[in-house]
Amino acid sequence: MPPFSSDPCPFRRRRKDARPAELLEAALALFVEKGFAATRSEEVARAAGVSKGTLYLYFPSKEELLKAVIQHFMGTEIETGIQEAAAADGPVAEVMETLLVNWWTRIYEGPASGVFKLMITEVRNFPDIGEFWVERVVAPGHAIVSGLIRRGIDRGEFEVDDVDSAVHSILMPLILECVHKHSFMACGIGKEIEIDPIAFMHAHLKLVFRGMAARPPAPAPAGGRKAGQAA
Amino acid sequence: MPPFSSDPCPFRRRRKDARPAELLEAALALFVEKGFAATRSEEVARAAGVSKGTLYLYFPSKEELLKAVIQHFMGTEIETGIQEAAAADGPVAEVMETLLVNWWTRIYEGPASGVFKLMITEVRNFPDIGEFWVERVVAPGHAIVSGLIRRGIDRGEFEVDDVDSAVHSILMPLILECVHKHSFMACGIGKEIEIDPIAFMHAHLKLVFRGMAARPPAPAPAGGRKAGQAA
Amino acid sequence: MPPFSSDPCPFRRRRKDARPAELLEAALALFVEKGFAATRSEEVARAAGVSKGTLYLYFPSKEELLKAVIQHFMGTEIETGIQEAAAADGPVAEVMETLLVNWWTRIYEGPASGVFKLMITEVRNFPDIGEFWVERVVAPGHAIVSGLIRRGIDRGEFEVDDVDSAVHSILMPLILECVHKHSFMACGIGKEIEIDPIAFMHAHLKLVFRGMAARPPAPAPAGGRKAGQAA
Amino acid sequence: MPPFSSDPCPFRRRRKDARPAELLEAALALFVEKGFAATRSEEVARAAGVSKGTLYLYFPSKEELLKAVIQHFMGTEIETGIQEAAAADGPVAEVMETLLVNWWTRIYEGPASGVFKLMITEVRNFPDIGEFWVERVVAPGHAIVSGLIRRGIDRGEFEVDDVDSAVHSILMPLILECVHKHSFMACGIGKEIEIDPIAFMHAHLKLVFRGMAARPPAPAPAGGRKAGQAA
DNA sequence: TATGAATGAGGTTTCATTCAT
DNA sequence: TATGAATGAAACCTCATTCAT
Repeated sequence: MPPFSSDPCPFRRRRKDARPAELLEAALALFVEKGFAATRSEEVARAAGVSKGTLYLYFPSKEELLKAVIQHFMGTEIETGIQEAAAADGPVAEVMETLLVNWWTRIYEGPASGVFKLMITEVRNFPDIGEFWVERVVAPGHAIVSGLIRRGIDRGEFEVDDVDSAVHSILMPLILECVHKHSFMACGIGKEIEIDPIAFMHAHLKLVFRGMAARPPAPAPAGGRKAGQAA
Repeated sequence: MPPFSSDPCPFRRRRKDARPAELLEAALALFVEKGFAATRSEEVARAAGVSKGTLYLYFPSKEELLKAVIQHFMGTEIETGIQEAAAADGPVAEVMETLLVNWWTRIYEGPASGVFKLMITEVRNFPDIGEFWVERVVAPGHAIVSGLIRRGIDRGEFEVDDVDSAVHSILMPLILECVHKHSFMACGIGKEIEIDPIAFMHAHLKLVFRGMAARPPAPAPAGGRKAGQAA
Repeated sequence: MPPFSSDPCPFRRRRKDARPAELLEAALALFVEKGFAATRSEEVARAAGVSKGTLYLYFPSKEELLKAVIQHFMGTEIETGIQEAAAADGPVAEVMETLLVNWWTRIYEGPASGVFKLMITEVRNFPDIGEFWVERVVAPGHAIVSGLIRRGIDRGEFEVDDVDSAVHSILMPLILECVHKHSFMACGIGKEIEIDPIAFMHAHLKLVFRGMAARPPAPAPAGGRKAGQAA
Repeated sequence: MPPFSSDPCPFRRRRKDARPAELLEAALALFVEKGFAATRSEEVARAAGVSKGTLYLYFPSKEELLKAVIQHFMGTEIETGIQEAAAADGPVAEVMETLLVNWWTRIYEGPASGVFKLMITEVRNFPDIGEFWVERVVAPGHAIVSGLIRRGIDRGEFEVDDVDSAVHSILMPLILECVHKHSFMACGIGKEIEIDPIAFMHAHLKLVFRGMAARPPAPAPAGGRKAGQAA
């Protein structure tokens, strides 16, 4: 019992506290890069600057590490999205544009983008992490966007046949951009047809909003049928 | 060399000829389901109804099997798409609608849909198969659609700011549907927000074509309503 | 029962009769080159111009093939040596020189040289083939040479302390030359210190015979001690 | 990196340091006994008292283990021979006798004797280890002996037609004795004609030295007896 | 008699996990 | 708390042998 041993080694203490997060980051990066099965647990440990054994002090198995990774990097961005969506006001298309651009730029640039790929590659091997993901990320995200679309319809700004389909039309390219970032783009393949993800996001939203936009009330062309769109 | 036997064993010969395709099908299914690294080569063999050793009579290693799978299931659907696109005539939106619905339904329902997932999960481990994929599938597919869009612009049917972005807006949801089929949908997760892929395809194309449709020449800006939407 | 079917196919019949010998030759060459364990039975078959299955029509297993190889290539040269040794007459050193040069040249150049290496590499894995070898090759060979040395001693031509050691001094370099031919020399290693095997055989025998030669009866140099050699 | 532990685990450290040598010894014994291809890597591990996996902590593959074995057990005895040869003085036959007996007894009794057999059995499969062996063992050994013979010639003690051949006559039986120790002798075959290796070494050297010894200047060709032997 | 497709035991190698220090 | 040597189950792959043709 030495008098000053209440915090025997502040340096190591700080390391210790940071360890789980460091390991989770390293694990995310490697699982996204190589896939869960092809990543050796020692690689994760080394990437986090610790030894094999230390990993097992924090996570009881490689599979539990995967689940911890998913949970750790999952919900954060979605929640901020929900709050922003609720807080915003004004013309819905503008609100959505602002919201989606901010929100998705953060997602695309942060670790969450990797989780999209990880979920796709690993759900069938670990279905329970999928349940969690849908409940905590996919469903809320879908709800935010469909809520906004419905608000636009109510306000007469949008004309949309099938709101759920429209949500998919809006979000799926954004999701696939995230996946793309961690697959083809990460190994420099397909540069010929690659486009800047942020520029694409703007162009995509513009196109989709134009597709959802309410038409002017058909100024007066005799027969009352609206001019509609082609297909 | 027995002197008089041009076809020494027709039965075995027929099995031998069929084996590679059987193995490739089994391999595709398992690689898509579990990922390359998590699939044991004996599983592939058993799924094809042969023993471990037989697999190695036809493919020198598990990695070569993967490459053969990609090559085998890759380009076929794209080529039919190209021909149909060239042959079709009429209003571009209708042509595209017909083409994409037929083409993508075949892709979605056939083995090619799995290859999309497989490519995403494995490119970073086997970059050379990615090169091939982009060159033989992604680039031609992109070219078909951008060609049609440009034809629509030339004919005055479409107004599109950025053709390449529009191609992505059109195709990415279709691709992600394929991936989805083999990830979440395959393990019955996320049913709440799942939508019928064919119905979605129609709704998606309708929305996007509406977003690309040329506007009537603005009959006369009488009333102060703003015609378009913000972004 | 067609009238002329007693020998239905003279060509194949001839092939069939030659098969075992062809297989044994191919097997010897490969076993000597790579060792028994490292030689695949299909390699033997292919080298003999037949298929894997055919090998098993003539030899029930790879191990039996090895035993057959030993037996086939073993004793022949020894027997001719014995006959020549018995038939020869004249000064023993001359007889031995002639005998050994002829005999060993045939052995060195023929397949028997390989069997020396094969025995060395495989006895410990297949001791029973060793018994056979010693009884049929080593012991008779030793007996021929020791018989000749003893004849030389009896005739006053040789002075030899230990006949068995002298046999080893004579034969071991010849044996090792055979082994060398199939190890280092076969892969072109050690050319710097390599010597022509036939030239070496002559030089070696000359040196050894000089070492065994009877000394003249010490002409008369006062004190009866003979000048002798050092060691 | 724990801050204050320069030698974190002395016990394990000591085992780790000893492991490679233990594994190399076990590997040499087994490779010499059964041949490289017929030895299972697990056998090597078990013989060294560790598990299969541990072997691969120290050597990346079975083939690398073989190379390490060769390098580890190769050159040591040769170097002591060189030094002793340089240091010795006196009548060359005596010097050589002493040197060769001491030197070769150590070689015969030590692990180097096994390496002779190993080289013979494996050069053709791994030619690069042969280069090393010739350069580091065969050539220096040859040089020691030929140097001594030349010294004997210079001093008028020896008369030798072909020095290189004489080196072979001297060394080849010694080498073959080493090989013999690990082939026939090790499985108790051929006892009838087996001789004590040390006794043989003495007898062999005596015979060869007698064959190389300078003749007295032919005191006076008085009596008609012919002095030498034919060949 | 000859073939070569097929098998599966067995070999080499990897890697998640444990545990003594 | 941290290490890394050690383990052994399990993966990939080979090859002796069989057998339908």
